[in-house]
Parts: sequence; C-alpha cells; structure tokens
Amino acid sequence: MSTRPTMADVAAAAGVSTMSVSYTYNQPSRVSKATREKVGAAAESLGYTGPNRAARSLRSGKTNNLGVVLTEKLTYSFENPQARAFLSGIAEACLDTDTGLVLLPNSRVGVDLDRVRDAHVDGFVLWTTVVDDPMLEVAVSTGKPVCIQGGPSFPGIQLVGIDDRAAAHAVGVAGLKNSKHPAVVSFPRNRDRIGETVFGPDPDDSTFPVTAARLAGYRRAVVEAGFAWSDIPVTFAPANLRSEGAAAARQLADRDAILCSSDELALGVLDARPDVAVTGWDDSEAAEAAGLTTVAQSLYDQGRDAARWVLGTAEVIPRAQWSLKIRRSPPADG
Amino acid sequence: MSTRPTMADVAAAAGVSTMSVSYTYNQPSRVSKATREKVGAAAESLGYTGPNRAARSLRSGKTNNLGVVLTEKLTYSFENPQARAFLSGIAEACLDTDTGLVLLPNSRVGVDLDRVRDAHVDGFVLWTTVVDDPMLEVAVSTGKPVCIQGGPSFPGIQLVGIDDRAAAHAVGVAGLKNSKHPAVVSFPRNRDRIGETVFGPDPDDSTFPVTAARLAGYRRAVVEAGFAWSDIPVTFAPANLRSEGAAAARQLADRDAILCSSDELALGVLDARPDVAVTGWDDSEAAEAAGLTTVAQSLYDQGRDAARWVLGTAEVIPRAQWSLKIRRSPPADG
DNA sequence: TTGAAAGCGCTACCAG
DNA sequence: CTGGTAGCGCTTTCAA
Repeated sequence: MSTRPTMADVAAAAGVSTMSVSYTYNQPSRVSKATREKVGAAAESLGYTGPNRAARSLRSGKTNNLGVVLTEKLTYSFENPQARAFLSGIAEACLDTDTGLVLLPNSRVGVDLDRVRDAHVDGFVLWTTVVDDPMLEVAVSTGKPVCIQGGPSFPGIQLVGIDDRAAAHAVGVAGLKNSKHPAVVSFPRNRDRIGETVFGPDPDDSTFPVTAARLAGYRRAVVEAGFAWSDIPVTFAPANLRSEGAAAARQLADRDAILCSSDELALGVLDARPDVAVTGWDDSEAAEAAGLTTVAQSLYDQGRDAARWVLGTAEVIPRAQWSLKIRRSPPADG
Repeated sequence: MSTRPTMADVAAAAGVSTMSVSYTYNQPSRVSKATREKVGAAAESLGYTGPNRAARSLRSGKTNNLGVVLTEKLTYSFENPQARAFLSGIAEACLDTDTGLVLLPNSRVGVDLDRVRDAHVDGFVLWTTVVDDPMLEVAVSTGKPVCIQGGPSFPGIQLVGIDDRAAAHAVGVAGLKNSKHPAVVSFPRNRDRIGETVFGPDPDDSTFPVTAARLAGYRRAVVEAGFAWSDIPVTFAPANLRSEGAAAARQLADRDAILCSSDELALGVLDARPDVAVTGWDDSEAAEAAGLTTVAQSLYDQGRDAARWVLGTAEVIPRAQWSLKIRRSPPADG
C-alpha cells in the first residue's frame, strides 16, 4: 500500500523546497534550469505524476471540471448527431487539459437549475436553447465563464456558431434557382413543438434562435428571388425526423423547391417527393450519399473551441466556419 | 463577491460544532433529529449547498469523478448506438451522485495507458475490448474498482453484460428454423478488422470476447440443427456497417439463412438479399421497422448499473437481461 | 530565484 | 449522540 508521493517528498528528494517544486509545475519559467532538472529527476524516480488535484482545487478554487448543459434528457442529446459532434469536440479539449466533464440536463424542471447553480465546475458550455430559457440567467449568475452554441445571445454569455442567417441565405439562393413555387420545412418554432404550416411566418416569432436565423435567411433568399414571403408556406416539423420531413412534403405537393432546416428533414422530403428540388443542412453522410445540397459546418470544432475558451486554454473563440455544398439536388436546371 | 459559506459558518449559525454539520451531511442517521433540523435551517438561511468537494476529496481521498474508458477515438464511441446507450446510463448514474465523468480513449498508444494510470477518478467503467488489451492490467493496477461491459473477464474486473453465448444460441435457433444452407456474418475477429470468409472458424480465435461468445452460440445452434460447423461460411465484416452487411450477403448468394452479429449488418444483408432469412442483434429502431428477429438488451441499464457499482452506490450488479424478439424475418415457414 | 508560514474546508480519529 | 484536534497536499502571501 505505498501511498503516492507528495510534493514535499519530491522536494526532499530533489534537495529543494516544496515551493520550488510547486513553481516547477505551475510557472516553470520562474525557476532556474538547475532546479527544474533536479525536480524532474526526483519526480521521475519517485513516480510523482504531478500535483494532487483535490489539494490544488482546495487552495486555488479551481475544480478541473467543465459543465456541459445539454437538452432535456441526456439521451436525446446523444441521439442528435450534431449535439454529439459538439460533445466530441468538448471531450477532446477536456482530454488535453485533464479536465472532467459534468453532463447536465436542461429540462425546465427547477432541479436542473439548482444543479447548474451548485455544479462544481469551472465553467459551462451550453447547447443551444430557447431565448427565454431561465438556464441562461442561472449559468451567468454563477460568475463562471459560459459559452453557448447557436445562441441565443445573452449578456455575459460567449457565443459559438456560424452565421445561420447568412448560410441560410446562401443555401436558399442555391435551392430556389429554378423554382416557381417554393416552400420551407423548418425546425419547431418553440418548445411546444407543434407541427403546423404557416404562410410567411415572422422568423422572430420563433423562440429557438437557430430556427429564427435560418428562417430569416430563407426569407431573404425568397424575396430576392422575386417572391412575396407571405405566399410561402413554411411547415414546422414537430421533430427533426426523416418521417416528419416526408409528412411535411406530402402537405406541400404543389411545391417545386423545398428548403429544409436539416438534412434529416430534407431526406424525408426526398422520400416523399423524389422529383422536387431540396436543400438540407449539416452535410451528414446520408446527405452526401443522396446528393443533397446542404450547409457544412463542424460542430466538433465548435465544441472544442468553446471548451478551450471556457477552460482558459484559448483567449478567443475562432470564428466558426461554414460552407455551401452544392450537389445534384436541387437539379442544375428545371 | 460574497464567498460561499463553509461548514463552520453553518455550525456557528446552528449553534453546533462543525463535526455535527459534517455528520448531518455524511451520516445523517448518526445525529439527533434536533441537530439535523437546526443544521438544515442554518444551511438554508445561509445558502449553504453542501460540503465543498475539493476539501472533501483532499481529506477523504475521493475524487467524485468516474473514468470511462471507451474505444480508440471518443468520436467512434459516440457513433456507436450501443456504446452511446451505455454512456447515457453511466451519465445518468453520475448525475444521481453528483459525479463527474472523465472520458478516456483506448487506442493502443502508451499515452492512453498513462492517462488511465494517473486519472483522478474513483474507479473505471470500460467498454468491451480485446482479451489481450494491456489496458485491463493497467486499470486493475490502479487499485480502484473497475467494471467492464461485454468482457473479457479479467482478474479484479467486474463484468456487466448479458450471456452472449446463450442469446446467440437462442436467436440462432430461431433463425435456422427452415434453413438448408445457413451462414453467419460476424463482427471482426480482432483489432486488425480484416474482412474474410472462413468455414467453421474456432470462436476462440477471436480476441473480441463478444465476437467469440456469439460465434460459440451460433455454432451450438448450427450443430443442433444438424449441420457440421465446418460447412458453415462465416464472413467477418471489417466494420459494423450496413454496407458491409450487404457486401457480405453478396458473397453468400447461395445461402438461405444468415445469422448476424448486429442489426446493422443484418439490415445490410436484407438490402442485398431481401428474400433470405436474417437475424440481427440489439433490437434497434430500424430492426423493428424492418421486422427483424433480433436480441434485445438494454445497454443503458448496463451502463447505469456498472457506474453505480463502481461508485459504490450499489453493492452488486444486477444480472443483465436479454430477450429474443421474434419478428417476420426470418419467415415463419420457408 | 528561492523559501517559510499559513491555511483553503473538510473529515478521520479519538474522547467524552 | 456530540465535539476537539489534527492534518490531507497544495498554493498564496510575504520575505529574503
């Protein structure tokens, strides 16, 4: 039962003070090369693997844990490929700094808010949520750094994500090229997730910022293509499922081009209407296989960058990149 | 900048000793009801949310973190629905005990072994790996509790998982009901993941315990159905992908029943050979939709139970349940 | 550039 | 059932 060596043990073996060992690990530039080498050798020979984290936490107030606030049930987040890629990126960044992950659900139950309030973490990364989510205020009130993917923007919270409005405009322009009767199939407007078709809805009526931004971009593309937004049917799918895309498409039987909020919905649309021009979002493998025109972005990179910023490894969050993938759907000519 | 109250603050406010507050949180049954109530009231009024974890860790040696050792790259694990469900279960158990998650990759690089050796966690949950994985020894050598899903069995490591051999036998019996020329499409035999077809391979040649157990179960079903195992072609798919199932099926064009190691492979087989009798494994949603006969098990439950055991919340790991889902493929009569 | 002292907040141990 | 004492391993602060 040999207990692990402490900093004091290393100091004794190296013939220096405990402080010199501490400095060697925390501010190596502050100690002389000779000290650094003595400490390194002593640590090696004793099998010392670095400062004990609990002690360091107690003294410094850092927890070495990152809080990740996901959707309602953790399982749902895992089933969403985009959220998953985001989480992978976060996990990767945590690995680099030996940081633990605390996965926190975000149902609207008070207990989830309490959990965030009291979480023993150094900061939070949130998955996009509704504009009026009380979680936003709670996260900020902890005084810890907070970063959210996809919005909403909120005072004190750093954003990571692409310019959804600009990307939606770009993919909309591509999708409407030869269209006479376009339509949109969108994510739900709010947490009620009601399936309904509305002509020319106000994007800002959506409490999901991502939904709102994409609608606004589509609207701009539609208007630039010479249509009146109020003539365009927008079907809000109750869930981001292929089957819902198909169901929506059947309600839009007279339309010749359909802009979709996700590849999943777009593939469903193609299932029901193989003839129609369709655009998706996210550049999934299935989208590539189906030849779908779509918006590509790396949620993995965004997760990694968000985590790095929260953990203090990175000073700034690099601008998230996106690109348009033009493929055979929609057909090049009508 | 009001700093958070400490146990001593609560003790002072409640008019008791610090120790009584500590006991109230850690062994409530040891303190009188009166004390408990005084402490509760004082904590409430001060906004004390429980013992500081770093201090508790430092004193008790507990880290309040659980190590989860997954496959080579974390991303791969997230893309595997079964590993994902397992991880969801673990995450849920961690939530209950306010425990952080440290996700650790398991490539064969030494750095991953070092990471596990030095991980600041109270125990490990491992995802199934090859029988000769050095990670097993490393995890055990930490002296911390270790539980592995799916095997291999290893001294000092707790197992969680179903009896793959028995389940394979059961689903094999169902799948071979009217077969004259059966075949098997299996997971890879070892980490080389070579795609090949072998007649009557020795199950124990597989370094993946799950692969070996399922093959052994299939073999028993095959032999009981009156075939010689050495006459049965077993195609090892290089990856657990639908496309690989289809590719394998094309190589088994003369076969009338195919037992598969996963739903994914089975669906691929059906893509290429809609006429053939097929069985899968895992009871995915797609399997249900396709009417596939398969083995159902809850990796979520297994993850939750494994984590509870490692964290000391549960004394024993409940036996993992499985059931046979008999559906229209294979057809009831030839 | 190095070091001594103090103490972060808590719980193991022992005493009553 | 309750409480005092000691100290977990480290880093902040101050001094040399």
